Amino acid sequence: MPELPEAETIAKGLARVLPGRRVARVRVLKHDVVEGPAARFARGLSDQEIAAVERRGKNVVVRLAGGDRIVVNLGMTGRLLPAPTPSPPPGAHHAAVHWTFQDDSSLTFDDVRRFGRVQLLGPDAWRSWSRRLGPEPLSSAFTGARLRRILDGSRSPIRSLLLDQRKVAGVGNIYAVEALWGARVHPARPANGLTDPECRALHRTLRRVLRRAIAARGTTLRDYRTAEGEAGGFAPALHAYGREGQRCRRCRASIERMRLSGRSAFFCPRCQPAPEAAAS
DNA sequence: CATACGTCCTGCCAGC
DNA sequence: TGCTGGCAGGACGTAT
Repeated sequence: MPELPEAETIAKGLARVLPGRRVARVRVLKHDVVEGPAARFARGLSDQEIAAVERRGKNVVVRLAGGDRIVVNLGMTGRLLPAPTPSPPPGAHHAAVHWTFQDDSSLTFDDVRRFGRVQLLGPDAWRSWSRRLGPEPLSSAFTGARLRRILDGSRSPIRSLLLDQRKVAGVGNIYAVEALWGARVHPARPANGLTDPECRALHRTLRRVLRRAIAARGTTLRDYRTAEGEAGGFAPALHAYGREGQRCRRCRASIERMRLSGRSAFFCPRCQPAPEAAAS
C-alpha cells in the first residue's frame, strides 16, 4: 500500500520521463476515480505541458506549466504506469485514467480496488488542499518539539494518530508500526501519554524508517511497483509489520498482532509494553 | 472540536 | 475441486 516512501519513489521515477510532455488526450475510464465531472477534468488538461512531478504526503503531484496540478492519491492498489506507446502497458488490467501525449507516449492510472483518487486543482484549490495535510515528516519543520505538540493534542492511540494525514502527512500502517517498534512504544498508547524521551525516539525512528524505505525504493508486499515496474526492496527490512508469530529481531519474543480501529497493528510484547504496564 | 466507526472495492487464500 | 467468507486498508462521511 503506497505510503510516503512509495509515493516519493514513484514521483522520482515519473520526474525522469514526464516533464516536457504535452497532453494530447485524456480518457476517464472509471468515473468514480476522478474528483468532479470527468469532462471538466479532461478539458482542464487539454494541451497542458507537464512541468514537474512532486509528492505531498502519500500523493503524487503532477505540476503543469500553466500552474494547475494533477493530484493522484494511489489508495491501496493504484499504479501510475508510463509507456513509450500511446496504448496502456500490458499489465494495466484496471485502467481508470489514460493520458496520451503529443509525442505518442502515455501514462495510465491503473487501480484494482479503486480506492485511489485523481483530481485537478488550480493554484488556490491546491493551497487549501495542501493546508489540510499535516507537516512533511522529513522536512526541517518537523522537529521533535512539533511532534510533541501534535501528540499533546490527542488521547487517541498513537498508531491511529500517526495514520491521521491531518496530523502528519504520508505515514501509513506499515511505517507507523515500524516507527513504533523502533521507539519501543506500544501502538495502543494514548498519544498524549508518551514521555518526552519516547516522543523524541519516535521522531527519530519515524524519520529514519521513512528515509531508509525511500533508499530501498519502498516496500512491496503485493501490488506496489515503482514507475519502472519494479518491486521495492524494503520488505525484508521490516521488523514488526506482517511478522506475527515471528521472533522480534531485538529480543527474540514472538511478535503479536492486535486490531486497533479496525486495522492490524504489530508489536513486540516485550519491547513495547502495553499501556497499563507502561502507565504504572 | 475530538473521537469512533461504517463504507467503498476486488483479488486472494484458508477452510470446508 | 469448487465454493465461500473473511481479510487487506486510506480516506471520507456521519454520528456522538
